[in-house]
Amino acid sequence: MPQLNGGGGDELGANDEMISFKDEGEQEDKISENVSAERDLDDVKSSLVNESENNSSSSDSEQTERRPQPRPDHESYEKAREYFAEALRRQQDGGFFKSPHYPGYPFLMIPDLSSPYLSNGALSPSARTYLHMKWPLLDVPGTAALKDSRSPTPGHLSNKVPVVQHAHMHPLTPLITYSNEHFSPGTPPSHLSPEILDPKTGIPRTPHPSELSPYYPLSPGAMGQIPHPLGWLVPQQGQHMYPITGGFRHPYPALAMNASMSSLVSSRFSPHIVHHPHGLHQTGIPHPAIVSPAIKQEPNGELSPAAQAKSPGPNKKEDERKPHIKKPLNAFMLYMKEMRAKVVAECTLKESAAINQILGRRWHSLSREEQAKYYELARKERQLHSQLYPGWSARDNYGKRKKRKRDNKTDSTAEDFSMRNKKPCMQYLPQEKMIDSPGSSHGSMLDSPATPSAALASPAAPAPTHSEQAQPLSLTTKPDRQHHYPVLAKPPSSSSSSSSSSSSSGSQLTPPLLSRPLPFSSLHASLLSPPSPYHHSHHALYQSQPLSLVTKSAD
DNA sequence: CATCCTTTGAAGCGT
DNA sequence: ACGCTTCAAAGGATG
Repeated sequence: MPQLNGGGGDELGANDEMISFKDEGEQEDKISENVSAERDLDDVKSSLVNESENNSSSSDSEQTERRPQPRPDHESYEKAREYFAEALRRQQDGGFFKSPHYPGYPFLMIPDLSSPYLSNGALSPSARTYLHMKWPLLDVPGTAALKDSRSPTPGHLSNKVPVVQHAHMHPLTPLITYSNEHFSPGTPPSHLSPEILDPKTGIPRTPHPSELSPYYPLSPGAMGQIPHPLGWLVPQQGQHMYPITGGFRHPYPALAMNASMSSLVSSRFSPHIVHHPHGLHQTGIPHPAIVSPAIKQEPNGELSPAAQAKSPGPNKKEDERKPHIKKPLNAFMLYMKEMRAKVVAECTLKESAAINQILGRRWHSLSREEQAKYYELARKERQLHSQLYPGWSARDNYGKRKKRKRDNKTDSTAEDFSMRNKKPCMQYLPQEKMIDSPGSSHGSMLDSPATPSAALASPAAPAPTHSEQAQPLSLTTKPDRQHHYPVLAKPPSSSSSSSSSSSSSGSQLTPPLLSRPLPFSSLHASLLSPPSPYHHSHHALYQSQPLSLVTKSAD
């Protein structure tokens, strides 16, 4: 498997890990992300965050941390900001990070639930997953925050990061709220109401914390009642759900738990959805994956008859009756959820397609460790999903969507492209690339590292200078999308992939070109490409068509 | 209103 | 085993 260089270690300790992370952070913050984008916003952000961060953050870090908040207009943001600031303050004070400064980004730690190691449920510091938030205001992964890691656990478990967290503070807490979409301070969305209706009876019931899945936003009430933050974490033998937010003390609990807050948490999962599928997991945790029609309708129209559950009426098909259970999110999807807000915040772009391109690039630029976090989370999610819905299979959703993308490949002609794609933004890209660090070739090689520890092995490699940078980016959309992943998934051996990658690769991406013109105007380089691109096999594709703006080329 | 677009990854399905 | 297809999220754009 992927060798993570670091190898090893479980035992490694925190020290190592920390360091490494720290390094990353530093690098990143210096380099990558901020590069230009921030500047614009700098002012803004500085004002925003300024207060909070004063403590230790070094100048460098400041940049990253203070990301300009693009959208000051929202009140919620402001409030959030405040909280955030405070949170930062606390973190620092609390010594959230051992190292004096975490430069650019504070990592959020999430309890690593799944890790086999912790059977007792105690969250060990080491077992946490970090989400790094460069920009506080974004959508924070909710899960992260929460955990209160009071339990002193030995660090033997995973090497992730030994961060010392103080019980009193929840680093993320404040952060969490930020998702504007879902949440607004002061007035929690109705769906967040504390009580969940029992599908059958219709009677509101308050879920026990233990019942909640990370995906579910905790209701304020529930939160308050949570006895121990970690208590619910360990549902069953080792199977943990994602951490929700355990001991939140935030004044606005609702915020804390907001779905969006957690990257991990999928917004789609909402409490009301809860209905117990026949197969409700022993844990009794309703999984967010179930989509309730009321809340969210799938474009396809498949709704979940969850409602039906309540009021069983004559439904067309039995099948439909069943709630539509969505596929568990994969690592990238989790990442997207988490990062999307950030990206959106930084640039004016709103089109998801464009954002996704950016995110795709950023994904590749993530260090292995970082990706590993997501792989791990994804794995857990799948695991949880399978537990919750034992009989479910992806096949169930097959064909439900009406939309079918026709194969793109061929159909689009040059003409199309010309019309649609092309968005400027590219210029920025190249710069970003300059920095990167992945020593290893592809980050994704670790498909899902069996153990977290593995993933973490070594922080990114430092050296940015690679040929990669040199190359111009070119990727628009890949000619053919589908199958790229194999490489990742199966990490050949350690670096075999490098073959492809190294030279070419991936790095060169061109700016994202969408088939349709997106307004990239505001896109910042930083967004696009992060530090170091990992090259994956598919990327190779990109190379093939360097300049093409085209989106799908046909084969 | 429905679908497209776009990304990566997982899983299904077909050969 | 291999390759292709579908779906997952998201939201503006398009038909």
